[in-house]
Amino acid sequence: MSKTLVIVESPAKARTIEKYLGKGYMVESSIGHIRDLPKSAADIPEKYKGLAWARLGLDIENDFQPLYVVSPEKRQHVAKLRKMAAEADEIILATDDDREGESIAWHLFQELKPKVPVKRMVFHEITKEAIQAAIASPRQIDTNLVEAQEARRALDRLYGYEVSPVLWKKVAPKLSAGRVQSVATRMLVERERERMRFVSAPWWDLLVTGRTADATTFPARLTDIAGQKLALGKDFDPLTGKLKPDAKVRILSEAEARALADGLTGESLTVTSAEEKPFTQKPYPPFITSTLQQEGSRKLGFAATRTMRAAQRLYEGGYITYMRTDSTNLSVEAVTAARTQVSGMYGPSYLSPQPRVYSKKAKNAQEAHEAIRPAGSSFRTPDSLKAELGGDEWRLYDLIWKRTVACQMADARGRSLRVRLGGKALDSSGGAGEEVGLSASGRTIDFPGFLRAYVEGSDDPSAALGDRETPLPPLKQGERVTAETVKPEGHETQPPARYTEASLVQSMEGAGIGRPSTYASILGTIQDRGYATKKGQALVPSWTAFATSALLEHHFGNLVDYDFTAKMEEDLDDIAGGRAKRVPYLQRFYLGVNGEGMALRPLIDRQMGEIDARSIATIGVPKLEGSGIEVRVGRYGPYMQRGEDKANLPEGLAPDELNLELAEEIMSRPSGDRPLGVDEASGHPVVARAGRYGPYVTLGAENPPIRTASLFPTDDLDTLSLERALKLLSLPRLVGTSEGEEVWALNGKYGPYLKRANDSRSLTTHEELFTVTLAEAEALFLQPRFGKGRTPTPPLSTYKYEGRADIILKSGRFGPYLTDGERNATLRKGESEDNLTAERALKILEERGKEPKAKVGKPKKAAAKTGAAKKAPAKKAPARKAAAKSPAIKTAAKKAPVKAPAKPAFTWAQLKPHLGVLSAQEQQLVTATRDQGRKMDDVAPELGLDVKKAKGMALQASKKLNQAARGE
DNA sequence: CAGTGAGCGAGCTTCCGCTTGACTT
Repeated sequence: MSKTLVIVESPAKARTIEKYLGKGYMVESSIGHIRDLPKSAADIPEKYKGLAWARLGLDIENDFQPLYVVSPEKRQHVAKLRKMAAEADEIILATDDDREGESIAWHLFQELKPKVPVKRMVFHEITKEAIQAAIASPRQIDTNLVEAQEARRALDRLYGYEVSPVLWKKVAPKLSAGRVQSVATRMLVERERERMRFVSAPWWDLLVTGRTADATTFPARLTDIAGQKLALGKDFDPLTGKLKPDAKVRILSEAEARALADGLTGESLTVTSAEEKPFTQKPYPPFITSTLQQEGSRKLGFAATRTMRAAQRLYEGGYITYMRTDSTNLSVEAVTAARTQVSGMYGPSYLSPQPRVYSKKAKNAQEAHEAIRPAGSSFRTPDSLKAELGGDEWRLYDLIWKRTVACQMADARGRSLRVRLGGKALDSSGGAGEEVGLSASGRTIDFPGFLRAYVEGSDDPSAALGDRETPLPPLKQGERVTAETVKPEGHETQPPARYTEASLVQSMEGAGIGRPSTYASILGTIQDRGYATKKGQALVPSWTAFATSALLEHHFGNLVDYDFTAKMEEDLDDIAGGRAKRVPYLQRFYLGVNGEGMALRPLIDRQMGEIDARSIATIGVPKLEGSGIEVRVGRYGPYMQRGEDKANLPEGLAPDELNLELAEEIMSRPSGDRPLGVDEASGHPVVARAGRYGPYVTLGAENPPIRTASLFPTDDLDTLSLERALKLLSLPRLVGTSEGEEVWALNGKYGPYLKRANDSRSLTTHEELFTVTLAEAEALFLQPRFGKGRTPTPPLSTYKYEGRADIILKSGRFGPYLTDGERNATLRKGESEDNLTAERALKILEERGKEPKAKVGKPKKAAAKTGAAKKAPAKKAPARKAAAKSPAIKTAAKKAPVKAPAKPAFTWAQLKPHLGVLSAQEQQLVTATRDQGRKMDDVAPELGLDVKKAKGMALQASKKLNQAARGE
């Protein structure tokens, strides 16, 4: 019997359609994309390693030829598919009917290299009819569509992998930029900027309780005084808190409001107009991914990932249709099922007369699937599933069921009533005062229709239905009522609300950026990179997000334009339609053609010189303007600076919460210093502080202090006494004079040491700083520099050659490396001493060997210090690649705050016995992270530490531990 | 983000879209 292999994208889908296809068909899934551009160096095949373009995975000079690799986690699965393909007589590629689906089909074709006929088939609904129809009308792979996908993929790679490094150099390492995330981040930042500029304004109005002749009461609100409209929130300028210039309105002060309220209480009002209008309301369209996430958030309080996780389980269990979709379309099967259920459960009068069709496309929708709905040709009611579904899943299913059913229900019908009233308030002397106008509105629902099943944003439709009604007595024009009570109410204008996950997804969808499958992960990326944190439901952008966004807006404005993706989609449509080609499109984007197009690469090259990292790191805060206080993001987090004064911004402070008053207060805070007392000898204060390089003490109130001293590893910042502090501050100690030079004992970066002229020797313990005698010191200086058994880095292996210098394998800070004295090369994964031969060592060194960095070109202080001690390189580094790369490496190397110990790393078991050398806090930190394996982000707050500080402290601690373990 | 001497070589970070396990506690 002949066998046909059908490949779809999702395993759950494979299971379902296998049932519909029956014998003769094997159905398997690709589990999404099977190949992609290499993500990092580890993914690059040996053959391409070292090529300049391999990092991008796109051979720029060769028509942007992509380098595709099977992702490591997919290798096994692809092997399985290949095996199945070999056993089949025919293959049908039934991936989704959109750009990505077409591409997956093409990649499958490329990778499986089938020797049997291959067809392409598509279906948009997983129903028996749809699948059989699809089988009956196969087609071929649409290569134009595949080209469009490749263009999309290449553009995203070029954008992400070329712009991110700009951020590493100019803002902070490990940041990222991308077509979607950078625009989403910009949205957050712009909203926060509005909030930061926002100036609130107070305004008052009156809430009147009217009473009719038959004693029914209703609420009404003051709208105008003496024929002039009363100012409302919308009449104020959010930037100044003052009335907008064109607003011809009257502002009521609190005093006026109170006086007016007194004058109006008990007075008679006349109904000047009463208007009743019927209204109808249509049900909302069925769920798509974005609206499901929004309602999951609003009604269930789920984060986007939680909604998607529950939806995934429902889908896999066969309870709902596919959950990553941008189409509101329902299959005939679904419409029938919904209508049957409406008639049965609510009665025929609740059914919409005609089946409703929702076809409005979301921007850039690809519509490869149905809307999200209960699965099958008859929906299972939520009640019937209570026993078999988990909590989250059931609640989400209930939501999906209601929304789907509601969309085939009748419109809600009702009447809205708008009433205007007029009257006169008495003035303070009891005479006739100003004329006032009021208005009241009501809403009555005559027939709830779909609202019976589903009210948007509410968890309980029947309760919410009540909220939607605001009854008003049937008032007639000319009727007189009494202002029974009059209450002055004060209001303040409110800044625009922050985005939530749900509203950001909504805005992203509106701008056409991101796809149903990526909304949740983009939210994750923005938070993982530190661009935003969640505060309740709100997404609060970080100061880093401000710096990043400012850089992109000022220097790469077109890339973060809200229309960038929309324009890209148009171009991709042209490619898909055969009206344009991928290569010229990418050339315009990346290289520029005749001065046209984005020309990203030349733009980056230009901007790298233009962008001033310091000014990018400085964030404009409108409310601090003129104060001299600047906010900056530094390597250790955000801080404020005014002249020499600096202060960290507290973690968790939202940008819009920083005002002048708070800024001044933070600047004047003692920043957690602990005064220990006064040095009686000098009269100067002694303060214990926690610094970047660990705990230390200072003498003197000046900035900088008269003297500073690090605590010893055995000292604890919290219990340090004044006496001990003074002892520490007594360092460095003059030990004596030897060979005509002074011998000093100092506590340095690498621990305690002795210094005589230009020579130095390490001491074994810190306490020796106080006890070492001149004789002991002289004995030490007689020994060679690094003491016995501490010869620097003995060679692990030596490889000998004829006619060339030996190559030796050494163990270094970054692991084993090869060197011949001229060039060095670090070993990579899979290369080790065991499998190295002389031949291979030579090859590695020739391919990757680099001349050690010269310190000459180094900027500023480092160069001055080392002076001419290091030999200058004869020539500039050779390859163009190396030249382009070196500035980055230099910056990174210069910035690396901590030098790791040279010796091979100890295991935790070896380090643990030395915990005693750490302070109590360091011990807690290290034990929690290394012993209990907990995350720094969780542990730091518990210890009352800033995460970044804690990381610094952990590094310091680990240095001390290693030092102790080595017996130093 | 204080201030201090040595040895001693980087390589990686990053994008957007498709899709699920595989691990452990």
